[in-house]
Amino acid sequence: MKIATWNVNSIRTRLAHVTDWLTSSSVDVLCLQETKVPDDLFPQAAFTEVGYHSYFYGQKSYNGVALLSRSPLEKVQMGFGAVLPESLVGDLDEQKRVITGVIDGIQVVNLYVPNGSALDSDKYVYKLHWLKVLREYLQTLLETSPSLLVCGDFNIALEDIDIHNPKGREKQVMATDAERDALRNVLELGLSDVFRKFTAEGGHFSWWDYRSAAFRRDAGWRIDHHYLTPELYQRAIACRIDKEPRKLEQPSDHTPVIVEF
DNA sequence: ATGGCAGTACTATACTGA
Repeated sequence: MKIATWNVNSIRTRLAHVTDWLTSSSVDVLCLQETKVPDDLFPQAAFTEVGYHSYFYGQKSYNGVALLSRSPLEKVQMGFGAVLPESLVGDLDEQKRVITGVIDGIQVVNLYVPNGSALDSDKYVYKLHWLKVLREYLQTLLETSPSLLVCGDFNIALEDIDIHNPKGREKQVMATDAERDALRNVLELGLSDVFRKFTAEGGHFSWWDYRSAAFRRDAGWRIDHHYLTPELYQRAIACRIDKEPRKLEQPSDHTPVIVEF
């Protein structure tokens, strides 16, 4: 069983990359972020053709998440509001960032965590608040689903070794102590970064800025993650980053991360 | 210190991303 996460930065622009990668990687589940498409325009037929079921939760222009699966998923739920009361969710589901479904008893949670923009922005406050609500959301899921796989674009590098150049990171979005603390607070529910089960050293990245020839210089960040509950963490036999799609023409700025059981 | 690149909505340039 292989489960992958990939921020594609527009599923319509990246459609051929994704269908090609599904065919060559043969993952069982692919979690997509930044689909940037309303549900009525999601390119479902292209995935049916290569043998995948699609579940999507999108909006015009921004955000958007989807699950692609070889076999049908059970209990697919969209947004925080499927699990949490409106008093906690507020207007957070206006941005489509959360979708979950169950495969072989594994509850897969696919997240597109807010970027946060600048440290003095409302978006940064929004990101920290969103992570607080995420904790409540996952805590609620854990009451009925002991096997949780939480993956996606977290827009947070948890350790300095996850950044090509961590100098000055305290004042950089995706690397501030407040963001790291907010994510660690979520992980205290009992979730562990499965990439670190297999790889201790730094220099492994999942995102490279389009600008400044960042990919050529390997000036990247590791911000796409798979966090697992203990029993799943034990069962994992590999976790790797596939840099190949980032080398293609007109690539996403992120590349897939795959966990295998 | 700043901007750089890319996608979307819209048709020139603004917004967003990270």
